Amino acid sequence: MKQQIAQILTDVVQQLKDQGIIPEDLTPRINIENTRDKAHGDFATNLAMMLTKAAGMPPRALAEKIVELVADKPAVVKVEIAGPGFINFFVNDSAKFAIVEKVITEKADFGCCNVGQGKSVLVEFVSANPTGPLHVGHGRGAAYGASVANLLSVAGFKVSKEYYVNDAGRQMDILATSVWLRYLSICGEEFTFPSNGYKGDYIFEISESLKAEFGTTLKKTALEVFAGVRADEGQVDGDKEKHIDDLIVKAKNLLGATHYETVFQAAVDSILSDIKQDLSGFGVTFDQWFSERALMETGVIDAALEKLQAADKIYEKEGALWFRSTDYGDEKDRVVVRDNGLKTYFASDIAYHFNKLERGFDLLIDIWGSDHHGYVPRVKAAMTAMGTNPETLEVLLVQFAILYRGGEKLAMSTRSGQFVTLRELRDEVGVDAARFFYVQRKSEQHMDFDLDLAVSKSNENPVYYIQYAHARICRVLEQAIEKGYSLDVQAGLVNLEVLESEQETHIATELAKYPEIVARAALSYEPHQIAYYLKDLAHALHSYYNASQFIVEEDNIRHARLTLITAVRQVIRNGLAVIGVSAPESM
RNA sequence: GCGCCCAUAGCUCAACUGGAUAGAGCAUCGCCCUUCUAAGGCGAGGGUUUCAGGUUCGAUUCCUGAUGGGCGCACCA
Repeated sequence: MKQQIAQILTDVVQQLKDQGIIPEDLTPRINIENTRDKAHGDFATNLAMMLTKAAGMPPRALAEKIVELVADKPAVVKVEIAGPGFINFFVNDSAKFAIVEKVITEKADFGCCNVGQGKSVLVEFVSANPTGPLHVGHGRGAAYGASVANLLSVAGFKVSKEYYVNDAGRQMDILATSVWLRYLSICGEEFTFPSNGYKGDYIFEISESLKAEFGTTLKKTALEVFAGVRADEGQVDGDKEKHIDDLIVKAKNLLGATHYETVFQAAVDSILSDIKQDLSGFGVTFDQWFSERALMETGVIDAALEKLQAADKIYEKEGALWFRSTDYGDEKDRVVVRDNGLKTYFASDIAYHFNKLERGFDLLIDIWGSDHHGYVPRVKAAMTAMGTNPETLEVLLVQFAILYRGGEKLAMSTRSGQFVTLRELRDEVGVDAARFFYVQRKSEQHMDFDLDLAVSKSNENPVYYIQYAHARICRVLEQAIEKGYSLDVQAGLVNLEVLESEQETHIATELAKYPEIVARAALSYEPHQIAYYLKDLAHALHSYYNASQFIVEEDNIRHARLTLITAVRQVIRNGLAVIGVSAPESM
């Protein structure tokens, strides 16, 4: 319907050009909005106001001119000018209800569109370091990323979802060393655990299984481990960073390469498989788990650096290699190879994005925590230097969820082992409520997550409101059958003209909005729009439910009403699927 | 100190990307179950959109500045 009006207006614009009222080279954007107030008709355009300058006419006068030129269309019953120069379109009911047939025919495909034009896109998200279980902060990125991926897929993109596994680097050494030290204490050694080590209970579990599998073959005495190690924080001249670095060296030397690798791999495998299970329990899956170690081993980093070198964007200073990111607007140049010969994290990130490009994606989406925002310019700089349009990379930032419990803000730190895990959240709140809660907010919006509220008042969570609407419809349809009626959507579709109540036309209008909401939400990466839409649709349904009886004697009315709510059920299902929430048949 | 993000009803958040009288939920106060699930519906109250300027037919939205909050400013990952 909206497209029809757009077509009418496009024709009008052409006529205005032909009549010399507006310049030939002007191509105004035809803007048609769904009216908020039904006194304003069904659709409205601000075209007259937008062209007022180009035409040199006051908006209302121009609006009158436009209305004269609007071709007669059976679907449009009335066109009028209102307010400062809006043109309001009133659509007849049978045109409004046409959407029902579309929903019924297209089923799960209703709402799909092709704004993505089949372009391939890689969505990388979560990518938490495998140094511990996921916490609720990661949950937001997971819920958001998964929904964005669904949205893009529905909007006609070819989507691939990826998790980048940072299984290399110092943090991983700290992890492996932490595991080993806990293993030593299980073996009976006594010492003070480093303040910079990982202290969570999950470390013990990994150590326990090491002990179970390898007995004491990995054991060394605390005396030899701590001999010559620089003091920890809290001791005289202590430094927690130096302390842990020395312990890492000791672990590698005392264990030898093979045994160290055993501990390291046990730690990574255990944590990563835990993360995978956790995410899958949260309804979040990936097509690839991309290992940073694999990246290093296959020489991609060197290839990427060579590419930058060839573009003359690398130089040497003070023994290190620098990337000229300031050429592309970054604040300062960035080191890619340190003076000790080690490549920086940034170097592997350049390589990772280089690799993504090599895989031939049309669009790369990275979803990061907002604390990494300062990192965006340098990665984009690297993309540009490698000869890619920086807009090929879209970085979406997700703000942290600030957790409250008992009115207290919860401090979270992976290192200290004090955090609310995603798993706890799932257990307490449930997957549906948690997913909905996360995705309900715009991603860049700061978000308060009150655990007490989410748990104690879980029945008032809006997700249940929507699911309830779905379950209600299912129940009504069951009842109809129990009463001996048939569910005949064809009979319903031919009788749609009997629908005339305010609630019924309102529902038809809401249904018609869904495809454009999907398209807009996808292009702006905003799944929260789906959540809000579903709340509106559910409200329309509940309101209808209270106002009308669906299972009535008259066949044509009954068929029409049951068909209408069947369409609502379909759209609720489609929308909930996008945001990863289930659509229960009963509650 | 510099940079990015945010600020909307008592609370948590929307606002079709510059449009008409800024909307929902929670909380508060009325009403509606002999009817397909009351996890529901109908209605009321609640706002100088943090503040001060600017751009224009028109600003919550864009620009400048101020205030308050979050985050970032490594040869760490």
